[in-house]
Amino acid sequence: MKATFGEYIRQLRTDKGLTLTQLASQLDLDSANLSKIENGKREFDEKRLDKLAIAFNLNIDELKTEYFGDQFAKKMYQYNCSPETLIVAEEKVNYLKSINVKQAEIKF
Amino acid sequence: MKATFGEYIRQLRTDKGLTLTQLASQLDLDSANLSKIENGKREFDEKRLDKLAIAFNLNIDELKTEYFGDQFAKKMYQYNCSPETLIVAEEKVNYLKSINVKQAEIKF
DNA sequence: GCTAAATTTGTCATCTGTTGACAAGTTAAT
DNA sequence: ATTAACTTGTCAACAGATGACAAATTTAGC
Repeated sequence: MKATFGEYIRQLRTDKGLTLTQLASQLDLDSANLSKIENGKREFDEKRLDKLAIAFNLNIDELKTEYFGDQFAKKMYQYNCSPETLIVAEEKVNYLKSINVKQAEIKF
Repeated sequence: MKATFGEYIRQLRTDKGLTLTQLASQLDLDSANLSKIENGKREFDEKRLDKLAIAFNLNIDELKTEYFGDQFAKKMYQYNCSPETLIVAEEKVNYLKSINVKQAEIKF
């Protein structure tokens, strides 16, 4: 749980003894692009998360955690964000949820 | 510190008694688009964070915290991510920093 | 209620970054 | 040396975001 998402995919793939071409076809990708993804030169599209989960029989929620955790970390690193950012994020998720609950309640 | 970023801007703007048009011009925006931003229908471009900081004499780091915290929260809400995501993000930022330190060390 | 200012909404051409695809290059194993 | 695996470069095509402007709606003062 410390690697980047690309390194994580590579780990999964090599552990299973798959080539780039083999995994790429399961993900509807060309192997050149999968290579770039594993090396952090392209993004893994979130629309392919479910295919990845199937390919390695992973829990989709854990995979999302890994994926979005990676995304957030990259941004924070890139923009030199303070650790406080994550606390604010947590508060704001809760705020969004509370807003939504309120709206749902109003609907009836 | 619980509102969305759009609501936050609106708060700042109305507290200072500015109209959309007045603030928009300071941010190089048209007032219609600023309205959409405040109402969460468009994104605030991170390239304008410094102008926003100047307009309201805000600390840029706190503003980034607010901004990126909001971004992360939206994503998490949208994709129904577990709270664990933020813990993973924190670990991964540290990982990225440690990698970079290593690279920096190697450079000499 | 009328008017004017402020705000919101709709639309669309354009800009911008991302993606897929393929070619060409490199590396590794035998 | 040959082959398979992987990496890198390039670029047209695509998709989503943005700026701009018009039109509609809301708000506040009178």
